[in-house]
Amino acid sequence: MARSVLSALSELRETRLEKAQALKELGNGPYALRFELSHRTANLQADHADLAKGEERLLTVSVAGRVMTRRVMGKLAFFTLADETGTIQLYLEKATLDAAASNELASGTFGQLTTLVDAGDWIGVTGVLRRTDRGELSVKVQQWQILSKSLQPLPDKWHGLADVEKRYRQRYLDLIVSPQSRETFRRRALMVSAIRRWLDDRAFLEIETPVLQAEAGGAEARPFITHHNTLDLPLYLRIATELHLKRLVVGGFERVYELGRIFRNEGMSTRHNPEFTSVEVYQAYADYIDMMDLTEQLISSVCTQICGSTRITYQGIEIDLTPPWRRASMHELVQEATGLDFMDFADREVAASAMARAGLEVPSKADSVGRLLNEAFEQAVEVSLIQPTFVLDYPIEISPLARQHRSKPGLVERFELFIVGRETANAFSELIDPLDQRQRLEAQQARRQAGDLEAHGVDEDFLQALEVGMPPTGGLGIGIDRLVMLLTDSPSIRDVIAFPLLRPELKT
RNA sequence: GGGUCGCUAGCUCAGCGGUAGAGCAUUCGGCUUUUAACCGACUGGUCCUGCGUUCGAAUCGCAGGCGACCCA
Repeated sequence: MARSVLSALSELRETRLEKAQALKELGNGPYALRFELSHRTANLQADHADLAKGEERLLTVSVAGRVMTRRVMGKLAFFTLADETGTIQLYLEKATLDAAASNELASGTFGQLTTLVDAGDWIGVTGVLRRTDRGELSVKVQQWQILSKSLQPLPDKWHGLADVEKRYRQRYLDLIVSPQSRETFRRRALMVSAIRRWLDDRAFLEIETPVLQAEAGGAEARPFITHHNTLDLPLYLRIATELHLKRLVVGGFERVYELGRIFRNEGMSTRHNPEFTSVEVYQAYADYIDMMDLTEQLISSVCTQICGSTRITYQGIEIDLTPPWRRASMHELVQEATGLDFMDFADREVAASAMARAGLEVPSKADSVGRLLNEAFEQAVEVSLIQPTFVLDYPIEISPLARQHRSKPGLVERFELFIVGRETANAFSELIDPLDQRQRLEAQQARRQAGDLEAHGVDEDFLQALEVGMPPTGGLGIGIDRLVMLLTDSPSIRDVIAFPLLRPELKT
């Protein structure tokens, strides 16, 4: 192939392939099996902060990582080596390396290092510690070996990856050059672990329930459809874990939870990804008041573990997650914001004209007072709930799995938790009366047949489980991604999902 | 689904109707205290795609693609 028709990228790749071949011919590369390391860079930086400028410490260390930057000047070179914990400078002297290379088969010469090792390559080095005259803690390298050769260039070392699309499509590049992105996913992992530990410590058992289901229930959402070949059966990806976790409560597990992936075939936005992570928790003998207490304790505990405090900043706004959080009914909040008292409205038409007079939109699909109340809430209240707020007592029409309120007709014992105007958790005193549950699901089924694609269907096996007998139970679901956004100060859900769904790129 | 903005070298960007540019990275040369190393030389392009307007289009128009944000 003529050199002139090579693109810059393939030319660079060709060059690196030649270097890889050269390293291979030297007998130790370019893809090593393993490397015995003695330290990680963050530990070295912390443990030797006292080493003075120009001083050496005769401690032999072996570290490994990715070469991030190279500064070569004749017979001396400085590389920056990055491992998962941080970075350390390599102090590379020609005389030292060449002397070691003549004695040790495994080590390369200075010339090989500077001509064959590029930014992006993984190397392992052994040497002693030295703080340079300019004050940078360094490994004065005696031996080095290639661990893995990179054939692709790293993103700009100063500007990093500014192209948002590329950050999502090639997350590995984003992670290499963006410490903030690494920190977000580190925190996410710690949060998931902290949530599991908190629940495990309180005797909740995590039991896995099916992702593939013949009937997708437990939430109002459209499911993804797939197909099982052997059974020749259409199957749905779960839209919630609710109905199976409740079956486990029926089976006698008094405290169960599942933290896992949920799939909803819906639009995408900064707050929605088609697959996301939730944790659902069920506690026998408890009601929604108990679940409010549990939610406060769980989230504030995780926040303290991750952020060191229950007072945090999200996108420049101070958020105080110190319990207790405000608890107010949906009716109260709507009245506060609009002056409308939905308790006064005898039927839909009265409510609709009152809403219209108050300047609110009246969608025709909201066909009852309760649905209009929910509309008014979404239009006038939701975005203003910045500090954590439990919104209590939802209309029965939009809550087919929640128990009827102990004292307020037409409402259920349900709350949603709002933080920064976003729904972050949802909980009920669970509906355990099988006859009531059947009526509610049949009403949903009727809506579905009338064309509401998000309405529930009737899950006969679930109803049969309730007939066997379920104890009074409090249930809770928390959206993990939104909680991670909050505790990592991330504006978009795509910032907290390592590989968010994107439309595939057209390959030409 | 609607609106706004973006897409130019591997990366970050400029150019906005008249020969396609810079910095970094790459390649070559120099350099034993650099850390966005420096100095010198070079290389590198489907200007997202297509159609149109024009003597001439990266630039203007239309359609499409992908993405971001806002709204529903």
